[in-house]
Amino acid sequence: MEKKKVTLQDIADALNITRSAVSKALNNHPKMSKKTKEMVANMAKELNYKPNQLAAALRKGKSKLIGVIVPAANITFFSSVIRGIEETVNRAGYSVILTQSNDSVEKEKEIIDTLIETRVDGVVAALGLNTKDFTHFAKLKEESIPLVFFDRIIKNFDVSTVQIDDYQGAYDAVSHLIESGCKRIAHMGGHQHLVLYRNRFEGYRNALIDHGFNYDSDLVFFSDLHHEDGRIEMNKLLKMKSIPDGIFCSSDYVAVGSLQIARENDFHVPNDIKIVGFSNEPFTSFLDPDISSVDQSSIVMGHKSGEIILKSVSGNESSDYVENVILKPTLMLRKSSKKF
Amino acid sequence: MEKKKVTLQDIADALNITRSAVSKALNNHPKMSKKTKEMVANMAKELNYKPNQLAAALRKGKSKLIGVIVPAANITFFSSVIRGIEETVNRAGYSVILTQSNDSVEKEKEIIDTLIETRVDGVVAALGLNTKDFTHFAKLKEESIPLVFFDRIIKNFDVSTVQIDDYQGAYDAVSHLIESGCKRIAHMGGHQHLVLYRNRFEGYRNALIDHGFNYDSDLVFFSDLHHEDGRIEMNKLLKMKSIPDGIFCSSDYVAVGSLQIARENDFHVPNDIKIVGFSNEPFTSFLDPDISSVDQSSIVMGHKSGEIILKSVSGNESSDYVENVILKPTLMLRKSSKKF
DNA sequence: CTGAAAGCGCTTACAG
DNA sequence: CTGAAAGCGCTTACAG
Repeated sequence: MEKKKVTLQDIADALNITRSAVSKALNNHPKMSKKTKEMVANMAKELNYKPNQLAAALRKGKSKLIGVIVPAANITFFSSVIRGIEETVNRAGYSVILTQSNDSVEKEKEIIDTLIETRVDGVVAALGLNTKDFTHFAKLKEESIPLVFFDRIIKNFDVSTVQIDDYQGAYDAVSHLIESGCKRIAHMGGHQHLVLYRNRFEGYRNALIDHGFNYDSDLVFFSDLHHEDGRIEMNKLLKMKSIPDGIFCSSDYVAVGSLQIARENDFHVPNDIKIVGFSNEPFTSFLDPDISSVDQSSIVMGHKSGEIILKSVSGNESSDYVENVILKPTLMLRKSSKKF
Repeated sequence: MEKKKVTLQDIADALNITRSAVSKALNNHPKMSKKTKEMVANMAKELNYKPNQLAAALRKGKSKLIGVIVPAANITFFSSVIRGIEETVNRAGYSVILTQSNDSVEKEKEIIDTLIETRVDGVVAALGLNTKDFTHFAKLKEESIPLVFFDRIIKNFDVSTVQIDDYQGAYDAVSHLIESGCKRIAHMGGHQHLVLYRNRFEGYRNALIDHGFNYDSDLVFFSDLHHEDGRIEMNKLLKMKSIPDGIFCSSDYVAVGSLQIARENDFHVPNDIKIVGFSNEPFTSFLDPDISSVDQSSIVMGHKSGEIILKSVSGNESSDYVENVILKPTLMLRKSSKKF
């Protein structure tokens, strides 16, 4: 059962040539004759040869491995980006090593050490919620390992990034609420040290101001953006003297939380209160009313991140190649924000 | 910028000992003095040494890599299992290589070749929808690479498996519908060559029979279980002379599809028709009415799969260690199946 | 308790 | 067009 692994040497022996010749033939080296290449290819097949990529990686200094770091693999947005990254780099012969930080800075540090030790050729990462500095990411730079950040990005760090235009997405969402007749629009936002949430907040505020409304900080909440946060914040809004007639949420989870509380208190969505979420999670279209949401084309974000990391590791570009991509968001209109 | 990588030799040189001594010290070899170990550890830290796992893997014949194969990483169920697997194997010092088959047998074959070439120590896989034979998985056996199947399982293949008791989950769900007053219960099931869907179907049928109902094949549909399939099948059900008053769905996606069509045709759920889904996707609790569903504890499934693959690769167990785990499903009761 | 030597399976200048 | 030789960075019997 436990067979000896077939190596280059075995093919060489069977063909009475050297293993360097076999290696070159298999790698389609230009200076090898067609005949030898065919001969070698056939014998490799016959012996069921599987090249040991570990050995090749060690020798070449290229592992064909891309490390991916996300806070949690089972959040729809991240799993979609992961899907996109894997699809793209796989097509170029790279494999993905998937890791999860659980939003812990400590875990992020450990992961980065492990990825360095595994000698990944590049890293694609979304920062954890609590990651406020990035000295641990600087290690990758020291080791000349290219890095791409997506979604959660910190400013002033010279690195490739892929994000959507959060400001524009928020601005469009709030403008839409205003056009649908809302006069008093609340915002359920995320923590402001993360650029994307700050941008969404600013899109919200500037849309209000540009349309002649006052910005009222009493209508603004910042949280972890969990489903439960939406319920808590909506309860606060419904207790106000002057209840808002529109809510722009930086997450679909708080959007559904606020929808539920509205319903439980006999407020009609969209007639009494209109709601727009962010991320266009699949479930937003399953709800009744279905929830308008800003699509952030997560799979495209994965593809783009994959493309950039491939460029960075390919050697065609210099090792400190940097590209910053901002994708356009799309507002998906559904019943929850319908004008009556 | 592009610094030379620090190797064992560099530490050895700095300390005037051999690199074998350094290797042993770092690996906590019993026959090394404490003093040397400390000395080496300090110097390793000082020089910022990162062991090259590729080299160690090549030498030891163990890569500390686990391959994971899923049809798509961005399906909630799979991403949760992935999360569980990664958590478990990571704790034991293993990394996960994530791959996606897109339900294509061809792609599965390619992936298996790649995983073998990357010399993963073990593989955890969910079969693609169209995978009806497993000769390509037999390759792993030939290479003595342990394998664990989860969720989608084919019978009569001597391999470790982790699944939930689909029969029981379906039986419980249908019994509950009967107890809630349903007299005519339909089934939206999955393709029957996959054991899990056959088991759910049989749980459905036997629950009917055990409660004194007739099994009526007109009320049973098999499909890919997409959201759209639920809509299509519900439309058929609503056109019947005698419309069912209960539906047991083998997926939450078809459950939500049927809920929507019911609503669009002014049928009340649960008063006119009761619905139970399968998988307990998070969105089932967001809907109105929220949908009862059979929870298949996907993260636990990931943990269990991770534990088994760890046992199989650890060397404590023989390389053909096989364990078959069946997890208990839990019926989550919500409004969609409430007795009035 | 420590060192010298061989080798894991590849690739790649270099020489012919 | 092909071969001989060295080396990627580790670990591990073996010897002392």
